[in-house]
Amino acid sequence: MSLPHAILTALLDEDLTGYALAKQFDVSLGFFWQASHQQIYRELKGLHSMGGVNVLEVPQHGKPDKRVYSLTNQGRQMLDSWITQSTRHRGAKDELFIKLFNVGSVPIEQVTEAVKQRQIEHVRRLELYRKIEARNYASPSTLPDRKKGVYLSLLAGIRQEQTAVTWCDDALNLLATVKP
Amino acid sequence: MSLPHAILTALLDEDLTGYALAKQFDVSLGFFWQASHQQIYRELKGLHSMGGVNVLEVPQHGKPDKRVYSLTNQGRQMLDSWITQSTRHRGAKDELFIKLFNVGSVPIEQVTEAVKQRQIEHVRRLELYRKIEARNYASPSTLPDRKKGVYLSLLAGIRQEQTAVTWCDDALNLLATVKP
DNA sequence: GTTTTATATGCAACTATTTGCATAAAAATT
DNA sequence: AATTTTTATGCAAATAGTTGCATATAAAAC
Repeated sequence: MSLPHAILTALLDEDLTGYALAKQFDVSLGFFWQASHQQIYRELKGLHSMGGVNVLEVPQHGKPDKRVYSLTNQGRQMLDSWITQSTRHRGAKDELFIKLFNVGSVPIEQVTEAVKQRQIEHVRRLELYRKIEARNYASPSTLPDRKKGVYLSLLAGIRQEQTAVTWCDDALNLLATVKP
Repeated sequence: MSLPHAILTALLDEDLTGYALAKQFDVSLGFFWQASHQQIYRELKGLHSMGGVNVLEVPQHGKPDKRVYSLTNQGRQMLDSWITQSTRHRGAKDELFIKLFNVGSVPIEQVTEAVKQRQIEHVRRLELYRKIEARNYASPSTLPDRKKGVYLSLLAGIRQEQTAVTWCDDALNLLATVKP
């Protein structure tokens, strides 16, 4: 039940088309809640029929008409009341740990390889997050209120990735002691 | 596509009923991949028709017959070939961060409350993990190969929770500076 | 000049997951 | 004695998410 609210949240700052929303979801908000463009188009339709968003149809030459969505007062209220509802924490689902539970029963190289691959991902994301931090949040003490939440999300991302990278190192060290 | 493999993994060490599997998933493996009993019963049926598991029907007086599942050689092979496949990392979906993106547009107390609640969860899980660590993994240097992967998973859990608890502290401090 | 990337939308089918319900009895608790 | 928890299984419906396809053009890269 969060995707509609994620979309409404993205519309807080600016009006967007479905396409632009999908782009947004690939960065920023999407670090914590990703969605495909198909999902987004579907939800936008739903939100529109529920009065949470307005549509402005912008005809274009050749290309399909652009549909620019904006937040309504009702949409704002939907966000407000959603925020007060309890946050449910869907436990992380992570295949890698299932694979780790197989250590001792399957060839160890494959598991090691999976951890190495994972570490590369974490390093990459960490670098990206740090770049965003350096560019937009160089002095967190002087942040306007409106940006504090976004900054905290980024901070969470940075620390999670840092923790994961370090863990991968330790995991690789211990896995190196497993006899094949 | 991981639930069947999570089930096969759980059956590596012992034969289990669907009910017992669901229990297992509430601890240990379930820290990283949880599933409802409905899902498990359905998958077990699928795995059986695919030859990955055997069933032993144990009649019981009164209660429904117990169906004890065990891993077949084919099931073992399914695990083996799955391990070599690339691990896909479905990015964490976390409502809390969407809520944080709303800071500045919604009442701040609600967001603070959500972070506090989250911190309690993390503290609780951290305590649980540490208890398991103290009980089963007191001396990680002398661990048999078979247990190293499980230990590493636990270690990942501990560090993730520790990171999260610290982040919650920092987040609450910064959120306290947001004007209502 | 051709290919790729970006813009822009969307349906249909499939897979996965959650929620609500239903049954049934033993064991433990109040 | 009555209630709750644990054991044990499962269907049906709803919600959520993924994958594959389809269309159409402009701009940039090769």
